[in-house]
Order: sequence, then structure tokens, then C-alpha cells
Amino acid sequence: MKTIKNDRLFRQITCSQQYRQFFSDKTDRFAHAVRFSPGENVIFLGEKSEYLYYLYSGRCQVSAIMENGRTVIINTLSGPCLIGEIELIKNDSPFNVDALTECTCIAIDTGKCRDIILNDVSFLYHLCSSLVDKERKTALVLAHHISFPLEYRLAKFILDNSNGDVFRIKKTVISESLGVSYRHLEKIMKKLVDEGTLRKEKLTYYITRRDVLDKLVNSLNVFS
Amino acid sequence: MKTIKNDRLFRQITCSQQYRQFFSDKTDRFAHAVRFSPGENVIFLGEKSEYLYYLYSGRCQVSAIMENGRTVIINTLSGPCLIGEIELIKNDSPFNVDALTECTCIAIDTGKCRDIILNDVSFLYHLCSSLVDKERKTALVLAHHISFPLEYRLAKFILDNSNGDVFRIKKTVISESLGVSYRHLEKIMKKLVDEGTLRKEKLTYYITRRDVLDKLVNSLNVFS
DNA sequence: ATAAAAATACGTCATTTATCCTATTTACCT
DNA sequence: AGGTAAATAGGATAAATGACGTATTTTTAT
Repeated sequence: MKTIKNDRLFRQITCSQQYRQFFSDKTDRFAHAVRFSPGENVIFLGEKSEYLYYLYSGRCQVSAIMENGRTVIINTLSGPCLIGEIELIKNDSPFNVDALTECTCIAIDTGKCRDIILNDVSFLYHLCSSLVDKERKTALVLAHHISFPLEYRLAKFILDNSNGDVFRIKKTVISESLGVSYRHLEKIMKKLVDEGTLRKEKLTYYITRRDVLDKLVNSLNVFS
Repeated sequence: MKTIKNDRLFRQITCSQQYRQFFSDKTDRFAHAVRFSPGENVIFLGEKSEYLYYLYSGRCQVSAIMENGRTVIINTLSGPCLIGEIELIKNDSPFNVDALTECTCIAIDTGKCRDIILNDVSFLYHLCSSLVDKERKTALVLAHHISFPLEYRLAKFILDNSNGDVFRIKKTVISESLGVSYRHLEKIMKKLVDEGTLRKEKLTYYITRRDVLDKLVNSLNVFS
């Protein structure tokens, strides 16, 4: 974690409506801008965090380490959102949070302003709202995991993580994110290529039949 | 849903410390006691709920219906806890909530006191806390689902749902709760019996080797 | 710029985990 | 006692894993 001494960036972020939904100006003097590098640990499993983070830009990964040594990726967070709110409420958390890309955050020193924010109706309301969003997302991932084979979940991952028609993510990352073995992922990727849904060139995949992926992803919707 | 006209019960519940963590006496005039029968729907998928419920006693099931028609049980709730808080914050929810046993609740008419409770710091704080608990539970179920075969999760289910050494839950319920097919569940139950961990007598199972189950369950713990 | 080293990709095969389907038997209820 | 729900059983199939070996790509060092 590196402190960013760029007052303009700090003001730009803290003046945004998104940020002000959560934090009033009472907390400004306990806040400063920080940056995490890809791979850097933001919240360490089992430990209390000194800071509550407002993730402005970048992506993070929430994971748990099981007794069998396996790392399970629970969720992927994209800015803007909060990080460390579980630790704020509960003092510790069974999850790790790691930066995937470079992450720009506002770090709020909760050691010094815990009472202020935990008595702020607006903050608490928006915290509830963001917690509900996280819970719904996790629950849907669980539902998908139970109900659908990898091909469906992979289709969603590809659409969510492609730039235009270009898809290039390391397969080790994909398999961890989707909670399946590397081997099995490769098998299904190959199936998509064989069926003409994707085209492969060296390590890069190109979406050639977006409609096929769309159809798979649509199956994931909940009934309503 | 049946209204309970028992003032003593109402007072008994609303005077408890657990209840008062969430609700101040300002909301008392919008609250009344209700009862749900086993199997009855509490929150209907996709619809806004008129009430926020404080589940005092009984057990409920949270489920989602997927596009492929499959019902996935996301969570099981035991009193005391809140039900309908997602709908309170978000206006609708992709989940169904159904009573498993007879459930006694306090129903709070949020149509009439939404503003009061959503401006109550104490309510919001405890709501956050309960949302964090739910999120953690769901995330752990997801982690278990990804990392461990049925045998491990079943061991936990058996220990969680047995009375002493007696375990007697309908296999249809178990398989739905654990998100696996009936057929596969049966196979693994048979395996536990064959290995001498359980003993079967007609429709009732008895735990004969608790240590074996304990060992399986211990594998499920997260590293910390 | 090139060669060596490391990481990633990928095919094959054996095995485990889980599903689907259908038929039959057993328990439960009133 | 008869109807319904639950439990049992088996065969075929699919989904996912694991191990092993090899090829390709990327990174690092020279």
C-alpha cells in the first residue's frame, strides 16, 4: 500500500456523488488516497483491518483458504465499492482480499473515526445496500455453481471479461475464479473452439459466435 | 400467515433484548405477531414485501428458482433473525422464503414505518451486522461446495441436524438442501453405512462413529 | 539478440463425483 | 385397506478431477 500525495486526485474522488453517498465531510480528515499494486494484499485473512477502503478504480479478489489448502475465490470486486466493511462490523474476517489490477482507494482510518461513521444514518443505509448487493451476488454464484455445468458459467466469465471480441485471461486465473480444475477448464475451452464459438490464436481467444455465449448466459437468469 | 391475537406473546417477544437490538418502541404500533405454517410462503420471489419480519422461533428456507426449473436452497434461517430485509432495502428480491417448521414472527408494517426504521442508527447497525453474518454464511457454503465432495458436506449436515445419535430427515430434503441429486445422496449415505459410520434401521439413521464425521467436518474449516 | 529457464498450454487416459431415468418396493396416512 | 408419498435399486451417461508427458509461449539472463 502506497500513500498517494496527490491532492487533486483525492478531491476528485471524495467530491464524487458515489463517494458522498457513503461518507460525509466529517470523515474527510481521517481519509487519504492510497494505491495497491496487482497481487498486493488488501485485507489479510483473520486480521482486523485498520482501514475501511473505498475502492475507486481497479479490481480485487475475495478469497478463502480452506483446510485442504485449496484457495476459493468468493467474489470479484470492481470499483466503486467498499472493502473492509465486514471487518469494520465484525472485527475480523475469514477472507483475504487481494488486488488484481492496480487499485486506487480512499483509506478511512476507522481506528480514529469508527464512532462517527457508525452513527451516520446515511453511511449505514448505503452500507446495508452494498451488503445486500454482495449477498445477492454471492447467492447467485452459489446457485449457478449448484445448477449449471462449467460451460454456462464460463460463457458468463468470457462475456464479462472480454474487450470487444478479444478474450485473453490466464487459464490458471480463470479456473481459480470459476472454482474448477485447470484441466477441466481447458477441456471446455477446447469444446467452445471446436464448436466454433471461439477462435484461438496463440494465447488469445476471439469471440466468433457471441449469440451462442449469450444463449448460455441467459440460462443463468433466475426465474421471476 | 395468521395473525396471533395473544398480547402476552407479543409483549414477551418485543421485550426481549434480541428484539430490542433491532427495533425501538417507536415501531411497536406498526408491529404484530404472526404465525406461518410449515411449507407456507413468507417472501414471494420477485415481489415486494409489505412486511419486515423478525423470526422469533422456527426455521425458514431461502431459495431461488433458476431458468432451468431447478430450485436451489441458498440458506436456512433459524430464529431469532430478520426476514425481508433485502426487500426493505431493494424493493424486490430474487429469492423465495418458505417456512420449514411452524414459525412465530413479529411482522413490522414497513409500508407505514419505513422512514422511521431507516433513520434509526441502532436498527441500521444491527441490520448491517446481520447482513454480514448472512453473507459470510453464504460465502462459506459456496467455498465448501467448490472445494469438497458431498461426503464432507453431508457429514456436517448430519451433525447439524441430528438429535443425539438419531438422524432422521427425509432424503429429498437433504438432497435439495445440499444441492445434489437424490441418487447421489443415496449413494453416499449407503457408503457411510457400509463403512460403519452410520447404522440404518428402517428410515432412521444412527451415528455409530461420531469421530469419523467430526474428522470430515473439521476439513471444512477455513484456514485462519 | 539469443539461448536457457520458467510458466503456461494441451493431449490422453484412468478415476471420481454426480446426474438422469425408470422401475419397484416400502412406509405412512386416514 | 387402499392411496400417496417416500425410499430403494440399477444402468447409462455426464461432469469434473488427477496424473503424466510433451509442446509451446513467455520471461529472464547472458
